[in-house]
Amino acid sequence: MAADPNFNDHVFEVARQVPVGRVTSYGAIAKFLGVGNWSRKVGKAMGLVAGIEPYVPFQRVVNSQGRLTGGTSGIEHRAQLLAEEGVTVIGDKVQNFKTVFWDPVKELNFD
DNA sequence: CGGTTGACGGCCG
DNA sequence: ACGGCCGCCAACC
Repeated sequence: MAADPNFNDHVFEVARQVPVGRVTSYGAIAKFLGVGNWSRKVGKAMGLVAGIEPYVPFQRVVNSQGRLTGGTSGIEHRAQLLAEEGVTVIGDKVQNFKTVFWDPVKELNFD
């Protein structure tokens, strides 16, 4: 399956469904979209979120370790945004990740 | 809990 | 077409 132009949009849409004070992982989103091994592509997609609308809470999307990735750029920014939402982040890692983790596959339902 | 290793798949030069 | 590079993940130590 090659690069689906709609894939990014799906990623963004799922990211928007993440409740405040919660986070999800690249793999969880990829899995939800039915492409569990495209997790990297999800990460790439998040890199394009800057400036698009509606706003995509990319700060709520981390890796499976609850770690904010993307080099060192913007991590502090994301950490602060999460902190304001009630998610404690120390350094580049989400504290109590297991509790704040939000899995779209299990918790996201369609109206 | 943190650091490392192996593997999968797509992407860029 | 080819080789090297990832904003990953799971398993291991």
